[in-house]
Amino acid sequence: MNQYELYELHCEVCKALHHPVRLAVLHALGEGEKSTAELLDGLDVSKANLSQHMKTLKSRGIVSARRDGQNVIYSLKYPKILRALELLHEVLLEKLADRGALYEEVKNLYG
Amino acid sequence: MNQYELYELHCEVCKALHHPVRLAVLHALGEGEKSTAELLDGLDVSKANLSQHMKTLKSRGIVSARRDGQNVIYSLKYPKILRALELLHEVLLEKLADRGALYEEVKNLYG
DNA sequence: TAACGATATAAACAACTGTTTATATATAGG
DNA sequence: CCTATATATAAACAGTTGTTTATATCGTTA
Repeated sequence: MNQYELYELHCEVCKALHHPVRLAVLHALGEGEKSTAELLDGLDVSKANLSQHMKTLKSRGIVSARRDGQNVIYSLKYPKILRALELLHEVLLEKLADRGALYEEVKNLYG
Repeated sequence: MNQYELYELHCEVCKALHHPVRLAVLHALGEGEKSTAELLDGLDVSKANLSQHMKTLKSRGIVSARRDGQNVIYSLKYPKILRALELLHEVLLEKLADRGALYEEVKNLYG
């Protein structure tokens, strides 16, 4: 396997993070395993749509699913992914702070 | 700003990670700032294509660019993003290990 | 300032991803 | 076994993203 193929695999993991609904799901699952219904509770999406996103997460091997009676219960397979999300969130906060600082600077220049 | 909008912003950061070429670029910039030519060296992409990817990274505010004579030199704006990538890479390795384990298991069952 | 080398942009097309609607499957309980 | 509820899938369409080719801009050097 060459370096680029490794990045392609790496990218497969990253693609799990590529949609706000999936980020919200991963975050929710950080609190512990949840059923579809419980996940739907905190989200403004249709069942079909959530199901598609869960399929994406399952097929990437990021979450696992088990059936409990009528319900399917999802859980994070690699909690470490949450630490990565935290770091990316910190990056976002730094970015927003920078933008804020820039905004203040511009305001002072022209205000 | 509501929770979902925050995830949308968060996702903007994640989208930077959504392509193997961009992952390779971020990794390369982890070694220090590099010119377009230096980045091209380690990659099998056209100049135009790299330029487009750099535009994506710039517009997301993940890298910064400065001109030095004829060259444009890129650097990571938030090195923390590399720590996130490392974690995601570890997740990938765990995933591959799991798959390997599963493969071994199946092989033992049927072999 | 003309010519060259480095980088960027535009436009067209292809490929991928997400959303929706409708339908299917699975389980529990009567 | 039939129905209701939970979840999943399929197919069609829309929107987004990536790649390529060709052209443009920027900065250096003669």
